[in-house]
Amino acid sequence: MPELPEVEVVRRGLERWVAGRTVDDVEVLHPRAVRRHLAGGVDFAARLRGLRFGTAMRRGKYLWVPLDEAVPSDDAGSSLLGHLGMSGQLLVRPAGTPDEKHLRIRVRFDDALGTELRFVDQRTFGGLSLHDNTPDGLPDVIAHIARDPLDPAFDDVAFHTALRLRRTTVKRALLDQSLISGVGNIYADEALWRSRLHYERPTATLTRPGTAELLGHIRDVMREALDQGGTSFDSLYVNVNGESGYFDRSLDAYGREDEPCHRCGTPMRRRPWMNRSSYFCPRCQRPPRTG
DNA sequence: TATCCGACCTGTTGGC
DNA sequence: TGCCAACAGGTCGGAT
Repeated sequence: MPELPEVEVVRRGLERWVAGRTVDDVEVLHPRAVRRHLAGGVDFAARLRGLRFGTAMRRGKYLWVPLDEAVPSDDAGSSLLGHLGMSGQLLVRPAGTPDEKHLRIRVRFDDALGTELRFVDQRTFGGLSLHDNTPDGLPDVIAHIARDPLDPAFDDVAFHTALRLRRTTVKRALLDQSLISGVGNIYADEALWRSRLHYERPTATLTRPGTAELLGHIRDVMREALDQGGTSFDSLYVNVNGESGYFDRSLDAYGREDEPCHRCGTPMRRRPWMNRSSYFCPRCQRPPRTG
């Protein structure tokens, strides 16, 4: 499941293997893969032809590649924006390699490197689209996405203040991409377990040291996953394994229902939560008092 | 305005 | 064996 560390591995792959290359041709094989490009697949392909890829950027789980126009203009330019959703992969493959079963978009380049960029996505929650940039160089449709905790400009104090003002619970807040980006269900559960916080803890009750500790654990778990995701990278494979990350072996909470807590040995529990699951230790992560 | 929650999508798994 | 329901979960937009 691509979360921030996996997306960062993909970004590094794009930076290395497609930056500076010019698009020759684009095939859109599934309309849902370009649904966020409101003008449709034909327009998407036509607009991309002839543009040169810049250096891939990332915020949270969004990736984008700034596009160099043939005729430079005064505005902030445009970008190819991508989101991997739950099962998306961006692959750099030798042209002629048999198509993947769930190949959705193919981008050919006008050089002699012999490779093409493929967007493969089983569940089609992800997609690619073209957007104008804000003056900050961000695709306009993701201007509302908060910085992620690995961004040097992430403001810990402002995050704590925002949490205190919210009338919600801590896991909901962690998954709210306008507060903090890049955290998904897996790393939220991991960071909460490390922080000994129950997922339904009201954000208004978090202390400043408590928020600092939580942020520290989020960063630790992401960096550890990034270190392991990075090891799988090779020249033609620009993604991680979407089905079972290498970080699986290191998980303390996610997916460990009925298994002993790595801290106290109490069987871990799973609770349905927001159409998904929350995993926690009933002893280390006490539910908040109600009433 | 802030918050909540269902829909979207498809392959896998488990129960009957 | 075959069928069906449940499950996985990031994001959006409608509902409250």
